[in-house]
Amino acid sequence: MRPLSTSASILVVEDEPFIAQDIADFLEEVGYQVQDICYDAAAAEKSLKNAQPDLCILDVNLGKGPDGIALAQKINQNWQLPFIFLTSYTDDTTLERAKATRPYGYISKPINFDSLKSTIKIALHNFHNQSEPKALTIENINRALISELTPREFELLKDIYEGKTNKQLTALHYISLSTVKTHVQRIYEKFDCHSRSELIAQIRKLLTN
Amino acid sequence: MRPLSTSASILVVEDEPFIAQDIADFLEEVGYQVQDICYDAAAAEKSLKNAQPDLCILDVNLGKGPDGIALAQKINQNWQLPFIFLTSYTDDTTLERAKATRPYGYISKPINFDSLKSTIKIALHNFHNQSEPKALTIENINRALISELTPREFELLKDIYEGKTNKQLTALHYISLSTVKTHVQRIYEKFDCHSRSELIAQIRKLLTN
DNA sequence: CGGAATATCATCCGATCGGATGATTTCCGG
DNA sequence: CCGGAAATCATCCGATCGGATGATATTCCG
Repeated sequence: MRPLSTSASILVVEDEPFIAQDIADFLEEVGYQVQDICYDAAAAEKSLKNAQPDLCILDVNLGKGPDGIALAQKINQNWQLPFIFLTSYTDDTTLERAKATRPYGYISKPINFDSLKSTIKIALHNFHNQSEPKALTIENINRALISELTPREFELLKDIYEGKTNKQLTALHYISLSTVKTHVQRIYEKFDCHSRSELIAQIRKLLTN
Repeated sequence: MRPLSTSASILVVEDEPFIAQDIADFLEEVGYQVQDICYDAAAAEKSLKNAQPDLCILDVNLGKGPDGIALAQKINQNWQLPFIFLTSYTDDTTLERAKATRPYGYISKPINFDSLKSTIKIALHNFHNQSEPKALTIENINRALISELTPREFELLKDIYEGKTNKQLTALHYISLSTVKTHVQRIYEKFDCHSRSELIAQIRKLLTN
């Protein structure tokens, strides 16, 4: 995890050197680090294998070789990075291909640098705040607890999270109501909570934040 | 090719009538339906209450009254619609406020209509393919219920989902325990469930699947 | 071996919840 | 003006939960 104090690093992929330099200059001017400038997809892939930026700016048309959309597909396959497309012409078939890669933005030339700046900022924000819920695993839970759950307690926890009552837990786990209650109490202690619904809300927060 | 009858409908919120008409004309030219044109946030909210478009284009600066970002916050609270910001000036504090609303795009004036078209297309696509959990809105809940929740019931539901007890609800909503229990029972009936945790699990499933 | 951790079961009690029933007030639309 | 929907409050009861305390069995590690 990159420290927050450092500015985001950006990879620029643009086959026209003058435009690439323009973009790079602008990015540094507004406080971003230009990780690398690449003039074709192959070079970009090599650069990405070496080090991953926080965001990529991809020209759709890259002269010979794979285009920016093909590169975007590779990015989605191999890394999880937000990217923004740049393009000079906007035909519908290209756009169809582009949107399948779920880009964070699409800017048509001539470049409006204000739009570019805003789009980058929003892309980085939305990317970092995308809250794909974590899976309910004992690791993900215990990471957040001072006193960790035992495996058995976690088994019960999963069903509690699904809304099961104590009585249902006895049937699902072939144990007596007393045992269920003892486990549930231990769980409450470890979560520092006092009701099922509070527990469930806490778990949800652990998994979604 | 998608028939015109099912093309996406778009709400345009822009205080400058000439620009608003320009945008609307362009949208219709490229095959979108313009649901409505509003010149201020209040009118937009009224229009949204009446019918929800598939996407909103919001000018950030809307003259007097709430600005486009405030309107976006309302949209996030009450509906789940993708929106794109338009703006003439791009200062950092505005951008900070804007990005907190998680917009699907941000376009600076002068408007590059190619960028606008692409951004709309990608926004609609990313929105429909989002696997992210839906927001807990009364619309998202009632869509799944045979007998719909009343506004008041939904208010209580939100807190129940956060793990609150009946007693806590009395304090949070300034009503007696009896009233809380009556509402809660109605909610249980409508969800066809019999405990808080079951209710919470059901809500979660509604929002995440 | 022996202790620590874990899992199991039991009893007791007060708090809270779930459910049924009934009542009043307010507000809105036909 | 009237009827229905919504919101409010009340009482009663059994079921379940939350919590405390204590006990036994098993397993695993030092």
